[in-house]
Amino acid sequence: MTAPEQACPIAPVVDIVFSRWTTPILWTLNEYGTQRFVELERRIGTITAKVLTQRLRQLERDGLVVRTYHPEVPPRVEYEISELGRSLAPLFASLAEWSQHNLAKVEQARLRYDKKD
Amino acid sequence: MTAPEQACPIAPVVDIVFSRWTTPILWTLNEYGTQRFVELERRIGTITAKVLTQRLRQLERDGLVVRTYHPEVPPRVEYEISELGRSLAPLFASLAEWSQHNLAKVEQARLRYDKKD
DNA sequence: CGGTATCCCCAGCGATACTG
DNA sequence: CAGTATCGCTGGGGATACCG
Repeated sequence: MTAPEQACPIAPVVDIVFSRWTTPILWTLNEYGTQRFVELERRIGTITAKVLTQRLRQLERDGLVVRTYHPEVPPRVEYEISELGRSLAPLFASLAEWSQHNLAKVEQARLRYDKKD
Repeated sequence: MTAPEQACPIAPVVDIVFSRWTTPILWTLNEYGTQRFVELERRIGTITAKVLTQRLRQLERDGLVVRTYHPEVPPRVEYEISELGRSLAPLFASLAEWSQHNLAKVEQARLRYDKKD
């Protein structure tokens, strides 16, 4: 990372919360509750096991996700969103709302931009 | 892009608003108002001209930034945040607030995670 | 099941040089 | 000033195979 952290107070949090795949993971955990590895894998759909593992580890390290290992046979691992992770929910809701109101405008802007020139 | 758009309603907006360098650019334009290319370049600090151009074009296309070309000698180009771009301000403010309250917790979680094991 | 290990590939960025 | 053009590289992600 070459750090866009220069003139932007929210750069660190963007790195933590909005890096690749983290939003789908957090959203899914927040929406459907505690889930096993394969459930997450299936719900998110296009993610590979390797990358899902990497992102889950990162989220666990950052305290946004709690991983619980049950030493059974076969082994069972459960992931749930933490209190800290849940504190992002209103923010995600705001984003969803902005999306609902303004995504069409972005689409229109793109059409306008692509038409001319 | 392989699209994390599967199970996450906010994935599209994340792509538009939180892709690399877009937050520093939008933040700077929102904070310091209309600026020329070099001003942005200097304020953001570590970004290269090529990448700054790419991101500005993208933001212009998405309707978040307005580019005005003044055909003078030497040429003058001014960038300002659009109405649509400005509508993100409260969201950015919420992020800044979350940051202020919880970034330390993330840091602590990391220390805990790195200590054990 | 819930991963890790390995190889490979290419989009994206940096560096440099050039232009209207 | 405000870019574009070209080159070179690197690291993050995909595919595949394997393991406790």
